[in-house]
Amino acid sequence: MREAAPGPQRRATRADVARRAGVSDAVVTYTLNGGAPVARATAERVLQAVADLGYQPNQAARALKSGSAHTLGLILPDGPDPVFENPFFTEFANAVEAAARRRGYALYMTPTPPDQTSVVTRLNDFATRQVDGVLVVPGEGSLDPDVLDRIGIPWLQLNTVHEQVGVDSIGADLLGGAVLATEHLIAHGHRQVAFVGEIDEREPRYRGWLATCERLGVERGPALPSEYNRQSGYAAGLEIAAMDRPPAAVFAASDLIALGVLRALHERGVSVPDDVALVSFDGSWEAEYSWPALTSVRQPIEEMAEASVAAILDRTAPDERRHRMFRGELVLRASCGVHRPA
Amino acid sequence: MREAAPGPQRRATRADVARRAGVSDAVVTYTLNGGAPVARATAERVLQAVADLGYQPNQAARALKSGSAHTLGLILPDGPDPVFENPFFTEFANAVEAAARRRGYALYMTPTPPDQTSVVTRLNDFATRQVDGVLVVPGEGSLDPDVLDRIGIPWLQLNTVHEQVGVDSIGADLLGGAVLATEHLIAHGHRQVAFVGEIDEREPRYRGWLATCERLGVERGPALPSEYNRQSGYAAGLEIAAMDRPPAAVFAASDLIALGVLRALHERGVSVPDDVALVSFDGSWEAEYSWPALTSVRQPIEEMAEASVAAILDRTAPDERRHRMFRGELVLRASCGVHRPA
DNA sequence: TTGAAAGCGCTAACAT
DNA sequence: ATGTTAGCGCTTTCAA
Repeated sequence: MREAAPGPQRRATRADVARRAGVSDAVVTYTLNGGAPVARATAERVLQAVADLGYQPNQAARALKSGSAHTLGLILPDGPDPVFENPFFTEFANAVEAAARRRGYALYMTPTPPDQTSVVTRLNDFATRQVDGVLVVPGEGSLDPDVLDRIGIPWLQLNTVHEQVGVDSIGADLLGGAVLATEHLIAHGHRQVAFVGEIDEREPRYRGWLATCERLGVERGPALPSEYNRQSGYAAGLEIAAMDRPPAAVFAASDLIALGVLRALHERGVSVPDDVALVSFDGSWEAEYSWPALTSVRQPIEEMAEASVAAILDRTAPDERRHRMFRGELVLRASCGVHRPA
Repeated sequence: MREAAPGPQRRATRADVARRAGVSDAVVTYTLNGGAPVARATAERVLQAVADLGYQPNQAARALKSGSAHTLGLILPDGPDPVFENPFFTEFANAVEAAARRRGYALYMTPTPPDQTSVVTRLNDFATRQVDGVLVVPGEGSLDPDVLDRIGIPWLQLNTVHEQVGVDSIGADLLGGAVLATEHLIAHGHRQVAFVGEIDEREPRYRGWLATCERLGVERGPALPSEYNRQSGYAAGLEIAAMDRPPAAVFAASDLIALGVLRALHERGVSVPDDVALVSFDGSWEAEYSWPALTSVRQPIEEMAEASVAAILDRTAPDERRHRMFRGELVLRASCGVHRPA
């Protein structure tokens, strides 16, 4: 319990402002939110009263009445690996928060087990709080769009690998990025490029690597399976180091994987980029201060975050929902080897 | 549960539940929130109705009425360096969110310029949203507790370096940690230990290093100034590498600084730990996958996060406000050199 | 251009 | 043990 003793406890309400300005509360709303014309002189009195009282609208009341809390939700996959351990997600979350705030929206950011039930539960909780829209970063499992739609709260999928019809989603051009990375390695003169990541015909980064090797007539190095984390990349790196004839070039499907690979190679005395040239994907902060710094396909995070917020706030009709794809760019650093101009 | 209701547009309200259970809304509140005894049979009918309707209380209404949104706020310093670039903050934020959720609270997490005005503005915004309490991670500037108190929303300071009377705060035992780190370096046999970090008589990490060198009669190596980021640590590392007689042991005041130092030493061909042994502070995720992995004083992040949430939720009287200090532990990895038993 | 008034969904004091 | 009711602070018809 807090006593009203010390500071100016009770916050001014609309009624206080109205009284001080000598108008009704409706007029206060009109001058503050628009919705009806207000005489210039009246508006000035109201604004003055607002300033005098330091009035700030109670958002809870506003949310109750209008159904909007001026808040967005961000659901991140809470798996065995803490999401925030991944600098890519961290950076993305940060950018989303900034984009939301720029538009006057607050953000609930919460790691959630990525299974359908948990996501539905969280979405319902958000609905209960009058959250205006939710950005969902999917984890392993797949979500049934119809079930999520039925909750009645606008949502949009981030970090999308496989687009689906009828689903609003945002994602980087994974395939294009993989092509960029692989081509770059080949431009360095390597005649063989290996891959570390998810090995699946449907995975765009895998496909991009595969297609590029074939297209440019380069030997496809071994494809080593890895989850998107450091530990798994480390294991793959150990395998590479143990090979009789390690591949001279490696494309890793994420920065985290590359960091793990790097660690393993260091431990085994394999030099990057001299023995093995490495290019990764994401272009997150951590990639810049690794040793050597990683050449990586940078996802346009700010741009995607901005687009996410924009898309969720002016949600279109169901039949206009679509996937929005963003092209990444190759950031040249040291891990791919000294860059020699073509 | 593929066959749920065909498009539950309107969410069920308390009135709907009451009607279905054949009671008044008050009884629904009583059985859900307690506050009055309810006959067993009645309660069961209510619960059944709740289940049937999939009723979930509207949190906005609840917030308006009760003044509590069941939400906490977390203010992180938004400086020239993005906060989330610092894995320590990232990890802390993550732990706080988890701790809050465990108690049924949601979290607003928002980077804010750390000056007084910006923080006050943000605190006011939180107040209008009926946020129950705010955790503030201070940046460079100092905040006037009285001004913040006057806003009327409970707050608590995290990541505290200098405790203040009358302020609820949480922080690691920085001095103790520095002692641990320095002692460890000395135990490795080094007769000189350098410091990289904030050079200020009031900074506990600096003081801990200083005091330990003196106490153990070891030569105090050069103290190099650095802000808490990678770039600044990198600059310091370059200086170290350029010295005629580089110090054989270095204590870096944060992981980020150490990562920068590491990068610079790598570039200059100075080996860690062979030429320079390095111990840092924080023990964040990134420190584990650097090369070499960093020996670091790990802050008990989960414990501190848990304590923060607990402290803010059962806020005590002003005269009981206090600082809560948490002891870190030294995590041995590779950067300090091969560990040889005493 | 402005005001009166009816709620939004929930809580809790008071009455029964 | 249960019901009635008066708001919380705001938005929004509908009237004036």
